[in-house]
Amino acid sequence: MSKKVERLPTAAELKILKVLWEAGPSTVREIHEIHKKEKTVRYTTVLRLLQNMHDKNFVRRDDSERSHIFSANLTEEETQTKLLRDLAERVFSGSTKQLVLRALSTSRASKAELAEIRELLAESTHESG
Amino acid sequence: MSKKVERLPTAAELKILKVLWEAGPSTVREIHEIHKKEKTVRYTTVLRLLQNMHDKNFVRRDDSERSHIFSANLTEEETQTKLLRDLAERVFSGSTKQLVLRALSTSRASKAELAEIRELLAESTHESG
DNA sequence: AGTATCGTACGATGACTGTCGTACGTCAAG
DNA sequence: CTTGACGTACGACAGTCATCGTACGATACT
Repeated sequence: MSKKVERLPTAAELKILKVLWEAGPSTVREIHEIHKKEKTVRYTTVLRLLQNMHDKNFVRRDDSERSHIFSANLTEEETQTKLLRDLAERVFSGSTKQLVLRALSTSRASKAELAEIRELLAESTHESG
Repeated sequence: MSKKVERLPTAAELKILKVLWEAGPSTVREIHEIHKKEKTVRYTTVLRLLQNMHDKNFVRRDDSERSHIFSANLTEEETQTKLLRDLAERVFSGSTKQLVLRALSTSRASKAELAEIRELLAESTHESG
């Protein structure tokens, strides 16, 4: 019973993961320094979040030195995908298509952005056979 | 200070809302009957969720009869949009475009689905000035 | 009228989140 | 060696969620 359900990072955890994705393996102090610019929390709060994420296997830790080095155990893409699937499941009856349609219909995306999306879509249409 | 933060429906609340969106205004008993097919919970749990959602203004209630009639105060589209924006904010730095690209790049959407998306995208491109 | 059924209100509980503060060990500088 | 700065562990706590059970009023059946 080590992993019952597939857990997803919480809001606060995501903010920490973001730092790790950008900065790469870091000490708690380093993470805290960067994180502080976005939101003010105590050092031990960041530490706690990292400990929790370690329990959940979201981060790895290298404790060979006194100041442990934490690194993300999930890629950003992977995490985005998981969270998208979760949302699709919960709110779009599992349909990614519906999710995309809704996102497009309400997005204030620029023409350039839409073009970019259309382009990727064209490729995707040809590739996936 | 009635509404501090914009609240979003939780997972359990969404399941109830889904029933309301499909079935329209209903009594707790009716909602419970339908909801039961998906997940087994006690009648009072459904009632509790509806009471909480009423406090949060997610549902309206007509208590003119003994059995109160609940109805959704948010449309499904509205809710989908809000949750998408929330996810975009939390995980895609606010970029709906990035969200869509990610969703497309990992979706196992069929050709027909992709075509449909592309179509809507073409319209959208022309419409939005 | 008396009782069983249906309905709502609401307290209690356990899990999880996010946040701190304190305890306590280590390491370097005086 | 002593002490102060730094590091991790961890208990505490308040808020939210999801779930029940119990209390109690209203309705309907006999």
